[in-house]
Amino acid sequence: MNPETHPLLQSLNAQQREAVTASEGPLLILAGPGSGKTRVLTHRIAWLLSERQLPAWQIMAVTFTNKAAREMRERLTRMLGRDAALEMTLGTFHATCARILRRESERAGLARDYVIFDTDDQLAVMKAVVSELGLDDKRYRPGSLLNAVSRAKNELVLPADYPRRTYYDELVARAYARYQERLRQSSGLDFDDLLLETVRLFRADAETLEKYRRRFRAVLVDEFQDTNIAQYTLLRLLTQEHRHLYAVADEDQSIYSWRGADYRNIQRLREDFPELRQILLEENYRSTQIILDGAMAVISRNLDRTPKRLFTRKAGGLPVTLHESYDEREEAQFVAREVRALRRGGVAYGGMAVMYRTNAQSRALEESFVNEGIPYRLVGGTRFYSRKEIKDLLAYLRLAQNPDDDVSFQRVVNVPPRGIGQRTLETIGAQAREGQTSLYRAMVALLAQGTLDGRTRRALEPLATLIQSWHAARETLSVGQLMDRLLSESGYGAYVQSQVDEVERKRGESRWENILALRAVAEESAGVTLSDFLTEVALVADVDQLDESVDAVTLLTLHSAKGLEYPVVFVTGLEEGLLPHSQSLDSPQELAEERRLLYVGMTRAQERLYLTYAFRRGWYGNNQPAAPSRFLDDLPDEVLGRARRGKTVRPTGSWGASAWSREATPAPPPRPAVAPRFRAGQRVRHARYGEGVVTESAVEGDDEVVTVRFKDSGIGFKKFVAGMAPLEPLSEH
DNA sequence: AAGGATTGCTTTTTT
DNA sequence: AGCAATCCTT
Repeated sequence: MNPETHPLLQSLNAQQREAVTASEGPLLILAGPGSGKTRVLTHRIAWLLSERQLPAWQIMAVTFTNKAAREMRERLTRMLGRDAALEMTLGTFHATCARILRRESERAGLARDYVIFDTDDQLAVMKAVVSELGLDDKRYRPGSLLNAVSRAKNELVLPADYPRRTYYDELVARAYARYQERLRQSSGLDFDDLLLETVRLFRADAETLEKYRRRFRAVLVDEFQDTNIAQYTLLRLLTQEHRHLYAVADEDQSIYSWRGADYRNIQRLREDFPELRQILLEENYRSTQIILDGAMAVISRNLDRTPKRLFTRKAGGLPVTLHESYDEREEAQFVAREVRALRRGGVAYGGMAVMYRTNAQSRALEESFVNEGIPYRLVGGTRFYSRKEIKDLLAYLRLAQNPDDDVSFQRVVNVPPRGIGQRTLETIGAQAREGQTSLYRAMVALLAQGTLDGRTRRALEPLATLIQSWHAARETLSVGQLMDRLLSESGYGAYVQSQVDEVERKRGESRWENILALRAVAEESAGVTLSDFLTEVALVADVDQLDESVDAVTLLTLHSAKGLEYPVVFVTGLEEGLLPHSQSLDSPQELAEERRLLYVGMTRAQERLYLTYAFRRGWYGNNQPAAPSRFLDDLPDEVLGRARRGKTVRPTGSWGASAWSREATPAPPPRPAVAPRFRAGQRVRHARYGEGVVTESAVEGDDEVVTVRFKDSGIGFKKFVAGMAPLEPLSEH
C-alpha cells in the first residue's frame, strides 16, 4: 500500500493521513477549526471498513448532531460506492442510547414503549411535583429544579446519592426522586435519562455490557470536548477492554458546559488511557489568513488552553468589517443592505449566515429581511416541534403508543373541548394517586366502577374507547394512517381548521399547514414504526432540519453554528451583556466560554467576516444603551484593515450604560496592574446573591478573581471577576 | 366549563 | 413587547 496513491489518502495532508491510518489503539485528535476533522473521521471509518476489513456493524460513531451523522453517512456511501455504512451505528449519543434502551428495555427495567419527554414535558412533570410537595414555585422554580436534576443526571448521580448539604439540596433531592417516579409512572424518559439509564444498564448487567463491547470493536467520537460525564463513562465502559477509542476534539470550541459538558474529559482520557496517542491538526482549510488572525487574537486571551499554531494557505483576504449602528433596527438594516450588495456581487444567499447570541435577536433581523425581500431561513427560535399544534398532535400519537403518558394525556384530554374540566381531572388524578397508576388507567377504572355521574361518564367514555382503539391499531397502521385516524376521530383536525385567528393570518402561517407538514414527514419515513418515529422526532435538533435546497440566508445562534461554514458570516450584537452575556459576567469560566463562542462564530467564515454592535439595544420593551463587547478590544488593527484605531476605553469597575468612549489615541495606555480589592475573610455583599465571605482572591491576567461563600447556603461558593461583578465590601480586612 | 380580560413576569445557549 | 398564568364573566 502506497500512501501517496491510496484513494482514501489522496488529498490529505501528512497529519491527516497519520490520523486516518493510525493503529487501533486510543487516539485523540486535537483539531483546529476548519481542519477537516470530520473529514478525517469519515476517512478513518472508510479505512477501517476497507483496509482493516472491519464489518460496518461493529463500528459505533457518535456525532454531535443528526445532521453531521447524515452527512457522514452520505459521504461514506459516495466514497465506498455501496451501502456498507448502513449497518453502522451512527448518530448522536442520545439517539444511540435510545436505540440500545429500546432493544434492551427488559434488561434495563424499562417499558418497551417508553416515550421521550422533551423540555416542555419535563417542566410539566416538575410543576406537578412542586405542587405535590407543597413547595412555593417562586422560591423553588421548576426550571431551576430541573437544572439541578439535569446536572445530577449528567454526572450519574441518582436521587438517593444526591448530596444533601443544605435544606435546598434536601428539597432538590426530594423533587428529583418524585420527578423520577412520575416519569416512570408515565413510562417516560427525559433526554438525560437516555444516557443515564444506558450507563446504569451497562454497569448493572455485565452480560449486556460484554455483548456491546464485542459488538462495537471501534468507537469513534466527534466533538469530544462537548461530552459530559455520562457520555464519557459510556465511552470508557465500551472501550476500556479493547481500547479502540478514536476521539476528535477542539478545546477552543467547547461551548456546552452549561449543558453538563466537561472539558476535563480530555484530561480524563489521558489518565484512563495512558498509551493515548495524540495528533494535532493545525492546518485550516476554511478561512482566509486575516479571519484566522482575528479569531486567534480573540481566543489566545483564554488561559488554560493548549496553544495551537493554526495556519492557512489562503493568505491575506479582505479585512474584517467592524460596524457600529445606533440600535438593533439599524444593525439589522446594515446587515440586510450588505447582504443585498454581496448578492449583487455574486454571492449566493445560501453562502451567507447571520449569527447572534440569543434567539430573541432574530426578530429585528427577520423584519428587515422581510422588508428588503431577502429570503432567509431561521434555525431555532420557536422550533417546529415545539409549536402548539405539533405538540398536540404528537401528544395524541404518544398516547396511541403509550396510554400511560400522563403529560400527553393532560395535554389533549380536553383539546378540542370535550366537557372534561378541572373537577373531572381532579377526580381522575385522585384515583390515579390512590391506585398508583396513570391517568388513563384511572379513567378506565372509574368508568368500570360506574360511580361517575351521567354527564362526566358521557364525556369520558368516548375518549377512553378511542385511546384504546388507537393503541390497538398502532402496529397495523402506518404512522401516516394512524395520524389521519387520530385527526378525524379525536375531532382535533376539524378543531384546528376552525381555529384560524387573526394573528396566524398575519404571520402567514397556518396551524393546519404545520400539521400537514408533520404528516408529510411521517409519509416520508414510510415503514418506520410509531416508536421509531416518535424517538426520531424527539431527538432532532433544528439544525438537523436545515434545508439547503432553497437559496436563503441562514439566521442562527452561535451555538447552533458549530460545525457549519459559510463564505460570508455576520456576528451581530457584540455588546457587553449580550456577548459576553450578562448571565456570564460573574464567572471567569463562563466568560471564557463566551469568548470561545465568539471564536466559534468567527471561524465559521471562509472569505468575509462582519462583526457588528449597536449603541442602544431594546431589552423587553425599554431601550438601553450598550457598550461594545470587551472581546473587540483584542482585535488587532491589521485585521480590521486600519493602520491604527481608537481603543475602546471602559472605566474600571463598571460596565454600565454609556460609560465608554472612543479615543483617537494611537497607543492606548496599558491597563493598570490589578491591585486586589478583596481579601480572604472579608465580608461582602453581591447585588444578586446577598451577603457572603471571601474565601480566596487571586490576580489572573488583568482580572482579580474572588471566590465567595454566600450566607444563603443554596448558593454556596461562587467565583467572580472583581471588577465586573456587582460586589461590594462590607468590612475592612 | 369555556372564553375573555388582566396581571405579572421574563430571556442564554439545546440534545 | 410578548406570553403564560390567573382571574372574571357568562
